[in-house]
Amino acid sequence: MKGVRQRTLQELLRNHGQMTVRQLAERLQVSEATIRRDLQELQGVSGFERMHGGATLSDDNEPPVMARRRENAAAKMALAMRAREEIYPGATIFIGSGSTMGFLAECLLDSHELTVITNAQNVALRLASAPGVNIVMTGGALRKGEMSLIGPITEDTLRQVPFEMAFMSVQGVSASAGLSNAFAPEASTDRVVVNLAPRLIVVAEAHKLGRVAPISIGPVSAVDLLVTDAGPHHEEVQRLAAADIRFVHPADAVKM
Amino acid sequence: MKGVRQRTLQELLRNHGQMTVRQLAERLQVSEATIRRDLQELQGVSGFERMHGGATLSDDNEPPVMARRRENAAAKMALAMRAREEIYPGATIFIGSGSTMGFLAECLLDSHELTVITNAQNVALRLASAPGVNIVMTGGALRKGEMSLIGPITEDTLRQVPFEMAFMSVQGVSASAGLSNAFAPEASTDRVVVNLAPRLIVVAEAHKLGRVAPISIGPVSAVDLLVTDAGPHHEEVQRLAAADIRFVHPADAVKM
DNA sequence: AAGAATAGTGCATAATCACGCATAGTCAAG
DNA sequence: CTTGACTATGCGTGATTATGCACTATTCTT
Repeated sequence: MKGVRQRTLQELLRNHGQMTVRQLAERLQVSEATIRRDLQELQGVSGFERMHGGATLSDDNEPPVMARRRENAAAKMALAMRAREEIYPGATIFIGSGSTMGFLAECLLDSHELTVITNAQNVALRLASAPGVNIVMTGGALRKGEMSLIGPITEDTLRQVPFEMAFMSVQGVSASAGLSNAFAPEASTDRVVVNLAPRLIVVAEAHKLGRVAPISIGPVSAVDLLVTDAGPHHEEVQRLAAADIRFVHPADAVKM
Repeated sequence: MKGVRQRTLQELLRNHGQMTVRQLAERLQVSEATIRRDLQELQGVSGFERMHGGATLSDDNEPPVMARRRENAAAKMALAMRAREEIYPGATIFIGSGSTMGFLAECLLDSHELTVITNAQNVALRLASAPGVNIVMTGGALRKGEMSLIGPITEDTLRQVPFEMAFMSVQGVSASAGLSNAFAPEASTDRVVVNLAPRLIVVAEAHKLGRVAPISIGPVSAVDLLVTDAGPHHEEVQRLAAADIRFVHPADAVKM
């Protein structure tokens, strides 16, 4: 059956990363010609690339944000699960861009009566299969690497849609320099979020504490909650003591 | 006992995940023709997908718009390629939602200096890997099945971002009833596009000509170009003769 | 540059499908 | 109970689809 075979083919490719036409034909018990036709039909659908001899997962056009998904996945998931605890049923929340926010979306798949406003494609896509979650996307220019929407349109939308709390991750959190990011247009949008959020929850892995990126997006005093996996003896954590800081312990990460 | 049989059929499918028409006919002691009729009646209501040879559980996590991508793929691609010819370098265009528009996005991957504004996730995602294409998404509420953004926010964004031409596909095109769609909130957004577009290009497969869906989204006079694969002798094409109509010939489809 | 491997394409075949028509139930009104 | 309309089902036929095979074109290797 064609459809089933094609789905299996995609799965095989995702698992093996790369397979020859011969291998696929053998594995799926059809002729090589059929495999070639399948590959032609599927090209462009699911991120693999055709090449002489077979097909391989295409990672060249994979947005960096998706690639970063794999780095430190356990730690990011632990942070996301800790962040999720701040969300109550019926809430309207903003979720920003970045791979950690993608994990947060993952955590929310079985939420009920939740409204999520986001400027991140990866977040929206993930939550699209969550029946209990309403999704509102901001408009804006697509920043391809991050799969996020930024710019004046994004900011206008944000001002139109009130939310109760905002989750975001940033490049740098420093007691002295505040929150910072690397890319100016995105930082502008982030600044709007920081200003609008009644409650701002920043998620940052330990290595981001103390770091300062080029563009400031707000003071640390704007942060209502900092979710981090840095231990209590981390020196920047101590400097940030003025803010209401909590952390997930490595033990929590292991549980995940 | 049609009802009983159809319920049993659904259960069989859920248990086996995938069955051929022959198997079902054997198991339920009816002719294959009956099974096919049953499957046709049940399609859409219960989460399976029809395919040549039988039926299989549909990936319930996959949005319908992605599933429809597989139906009639060649014809849709032919339409998309014909539509693409209307686009010139440097243009700013709107692309609506639907699987055919996804194919149009596919055609635009190697465009240069093109700005695309869209309310469709599948379009944005596809074009995200096109280096020469600027993408602006409208904001709005995510309609999950279509992966499209709709509602007042979408419409506000559209009014803010001028574009030179708009591509959209609709459920029905009728000389007497005009353009129509099935889902009211989406239709409202479509109406705004129809009104704002300096040049409106509607892409419609032959079976949509003459059809009338529940909600009207504009008169046929709003259409500047209708791209369709219906032959010149199709009776609705003749009725639509007042508009500036062109078609792709089957020959074009073969070339693809 | 030559040989080998791989790809694409046309064609034949078999499976499958859609559609019309005939038959057999089913139901309701008389 | 009978009649007539309607529905469900099966069967046959022409059309469509999927697939393998053979052959030619293309690409890789050395």
